[in-house]
Amino acid sequence: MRIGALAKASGLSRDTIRFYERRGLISSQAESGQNSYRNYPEHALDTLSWIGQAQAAGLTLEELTNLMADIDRASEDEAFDGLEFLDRKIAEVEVRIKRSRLFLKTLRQTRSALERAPYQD
Amino acid sequence: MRIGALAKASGLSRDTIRFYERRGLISSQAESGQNSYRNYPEHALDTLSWIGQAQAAGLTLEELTNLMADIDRASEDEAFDGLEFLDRKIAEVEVRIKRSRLFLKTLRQTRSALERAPYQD
DNA sequence: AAAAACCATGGAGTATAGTCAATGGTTTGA
DNA sequence: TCAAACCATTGACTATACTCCATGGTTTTT
Repeated sequence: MRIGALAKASGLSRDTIRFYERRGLISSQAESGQNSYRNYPEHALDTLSWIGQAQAAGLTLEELTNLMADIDRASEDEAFDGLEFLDRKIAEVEVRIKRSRLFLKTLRQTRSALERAPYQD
Repeated sequence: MRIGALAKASGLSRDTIRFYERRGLISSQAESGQNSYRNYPEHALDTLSWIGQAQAAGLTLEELTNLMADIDRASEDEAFDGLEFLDRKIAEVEVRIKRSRLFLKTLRQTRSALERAPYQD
């Protein structure tokens, strides 16, 4: 899959994809032939979607890079302890979701207040 | 309440609070006397906490400014329709929470996979 | 085979949200 | 009273995450 197709499928721009690749978040192999076109495997789409979820959850790209490295290392390496970092991130995301829900609640209350009494005098 | 106390109570820096004030997100009245110290009402703390929730939910400060303006206008102004914007934000936050939860789920699955099989050979 | 569409790299530019430093005035407490 | 602690403003600086542009090569389409 070339970058244009991946961009279209993911809804991201080519520049963003290249940017992610420079940051090590996704990878491509060079196309066979003498061009220098990137070629992405199908699962790159899942990775991009996962990155999107991570960003919605408030992780920075750097944190995500570390997380991915930890996960990779843990599955190759024996006895690698990436659990601490993972636990910390889990806790942070939980907090963020809680806060978001509080905010959402306020938003909904505001909405019904506005809706119910737009002409109170 | 002076800025130092508010900073301490909110966990934000003075600079951040002044920055928010410049952006119109909170306001203070000048202290009586001839100094130029800011004086914040008690509810400034709630406002700051709300801003934090909004940020956790992914809103930018500009969106937050608009939202606040809409809410104010709607309660003063008769017949002001800020509902559209509000509805859009509600929908966006809902999506973001959903994505965050998906991410969290993956994180938890990863965690138990790492935990369960660190020495699989 | 020529045009249109696509791809690459490198580097500059943008937006958001702070953060810091310099300089100087005001309060407070020992 | 006088040093420490606090406050103000201005403006520069930083980090993150893109985004755009220039230039030039490759593929695809007509």
